[in-house]
Amino acid sequence: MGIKQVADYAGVSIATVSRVLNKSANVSEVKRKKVLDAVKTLGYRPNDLARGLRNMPTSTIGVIIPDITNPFFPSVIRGAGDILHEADITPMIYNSDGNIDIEIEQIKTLISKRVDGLLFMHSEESKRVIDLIESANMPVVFLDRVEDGRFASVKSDNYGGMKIIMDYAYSLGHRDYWYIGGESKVSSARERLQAVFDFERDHSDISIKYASTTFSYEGGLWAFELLKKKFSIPTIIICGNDLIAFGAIDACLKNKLRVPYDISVTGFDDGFLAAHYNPPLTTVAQSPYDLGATGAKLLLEFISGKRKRAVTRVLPIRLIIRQSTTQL
Amino acid sequence: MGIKQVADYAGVSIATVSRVLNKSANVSEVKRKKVLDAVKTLGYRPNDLARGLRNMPTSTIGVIIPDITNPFFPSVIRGAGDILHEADITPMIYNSDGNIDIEIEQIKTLISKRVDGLLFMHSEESKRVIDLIESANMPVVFLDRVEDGRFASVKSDNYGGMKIIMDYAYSLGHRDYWYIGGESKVSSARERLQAVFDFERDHSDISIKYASTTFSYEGGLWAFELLKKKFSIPTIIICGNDLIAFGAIDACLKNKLRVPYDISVTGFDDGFLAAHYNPPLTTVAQSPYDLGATGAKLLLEFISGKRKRAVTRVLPIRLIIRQSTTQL
DNA sequence: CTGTTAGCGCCTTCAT
DNA sequence: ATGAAGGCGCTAACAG
Repeated sequence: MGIKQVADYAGVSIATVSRVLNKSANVSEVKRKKVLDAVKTLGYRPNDLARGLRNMPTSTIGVIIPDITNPFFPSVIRGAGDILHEADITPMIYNSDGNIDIEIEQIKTLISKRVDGLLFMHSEESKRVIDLIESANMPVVFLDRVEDGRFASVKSDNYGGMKIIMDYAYSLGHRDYWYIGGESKVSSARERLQAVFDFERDHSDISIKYASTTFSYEGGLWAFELLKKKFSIPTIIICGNDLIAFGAIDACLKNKLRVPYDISVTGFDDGFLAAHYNPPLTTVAQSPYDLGATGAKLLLEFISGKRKRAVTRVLPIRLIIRQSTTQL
Repeated sequence: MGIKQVADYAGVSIATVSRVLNKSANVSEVKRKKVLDAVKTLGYRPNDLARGLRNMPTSTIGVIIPDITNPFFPSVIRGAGDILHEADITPMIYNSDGNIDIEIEQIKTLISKRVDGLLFMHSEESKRVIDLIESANMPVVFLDRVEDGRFASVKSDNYGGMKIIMDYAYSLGHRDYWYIGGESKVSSARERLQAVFDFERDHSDISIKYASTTFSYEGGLWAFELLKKKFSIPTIIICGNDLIAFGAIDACLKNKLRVPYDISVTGFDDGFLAAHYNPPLTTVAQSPYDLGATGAKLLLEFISGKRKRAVTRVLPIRLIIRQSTTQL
């Protein structure tokens, strides 16, 4: 059931139907009405696939994230989704689990579906994915994890955020730190880590022990036990994100360490849970919603051709002081 | 750049290319190799849109949920996504915000995109959406909110879950209840409410005051204040889901009521937060992941034609006792 | 085993 | 203002 049937029913040519549907040219009011009537009574819906065939935009974009189940991402998706919705564009969301082979499969699928663009929270730098994207000539904006200057990207001020946390911890009197970061193949993890390194370099009176893990609750649990085997318990644990911090907090509890009386813990993200965890988490707030929305806006500019050159947008963050940290 | 170029480059006909790509017929090993080579060096990707044009499956389905930002849904999406991924099907996810007009818009879009099916967590019963779905002849399975016997659906045992909670509260000695439920246009909310009604009917020694709100943190906050204005504080607040319970707990705190010493609170869902809230929440565990996965499997059966008749699957739940409730 | 050909539904010149 | 016709990339039916 297509434009042909509508044309027959309305007693006009398919070209006329197309014209009224797309308002692409003037059509006499009489025929316009007939067509609209036919559309309604026949319950006709245009076939986007046929449109897309003619090298038109498909009004779809791909979104690749590690895992929708991680509470950081739904807000990113929502932020992007709200902007895309206004532009009548449908996102296709893929979970890569941070696996680059899966990402590549997904990008190939996306190319086959001829999406108009890609919002990409990628797992690691890789020439393979870059080549793939470039060969498909597909507009991309990287989210949260910056690839390099050649591509557009949006990220939070990871470096600045971690610096603020470290300064705050120092001001509380802490000198003995553990740092549990995310996997260093992720650029946001690297930036946060760099801030800690720089802080260590600039302060001769402190000690920091490092561990890196996945950005997950289990990661926090695991890293705590790892560090405990090798080092003495610090006065504060700085974590690469909230999830790790939750894991660290629970690991502390299991080890009979009360947070914050015996030990302080900090996070990074300020998701919904942070304010309600036990204890409420001192952390740094970034806005995943804005991350997604800003990324989507940028992508739309590329798709429409309004923008050609790559840019990097850095979103501000702010310190949120709660009860998981205390003065020493 | 399409199958034609590949054919030219490989020195064969387009039909041969199609055949090797789809393994739809035997092709001599020599030509097969040539084609595969051409595909690789040209970086060719098949155009799914052209495939879909020929009334083939598009390998996409629609998923409509209220709001990805609500922590219950990401797991549903993930469960469905994992199953769909195995079948090489891409979900297109839409947030309806529980607004039926938006849902209808989204279904229309989905029809235009010729998706193979729909996973639908709808906001309310409506003839308009039913007609739309039937006119498009699109396989649907309803998630969590059951439409009626004509359609396939998957849901948790809402009635049984709420009954278990009520029984437990009663066994703790509670006789004075508030019930804060979700909006009754949602069938899962109605089922839970019905369990409470039946419980009230079967116990002459109890008192229950009712309020209904959205399934949200703010809803819990708001409903508490509403009930407080009209009734005295109960010994326990039964909530329609975890989010409402969190709101209720925080409302209690604002009113200088300590949970569970002064008042008990229960939830429904057992999301990640439930175990870590302050205090940890007594609730009923359902598995959103299984909900999504079961729904996706069912939908796949309909799409493949293996199943024709509608079914309703009810997923088991279980009581999780934590520290937000106490013996009276 | 392989090539040719007819559409799938739509938009877009090109005539009229 | 309108209609006829070509072609987007692909699959399947038909012919060899």
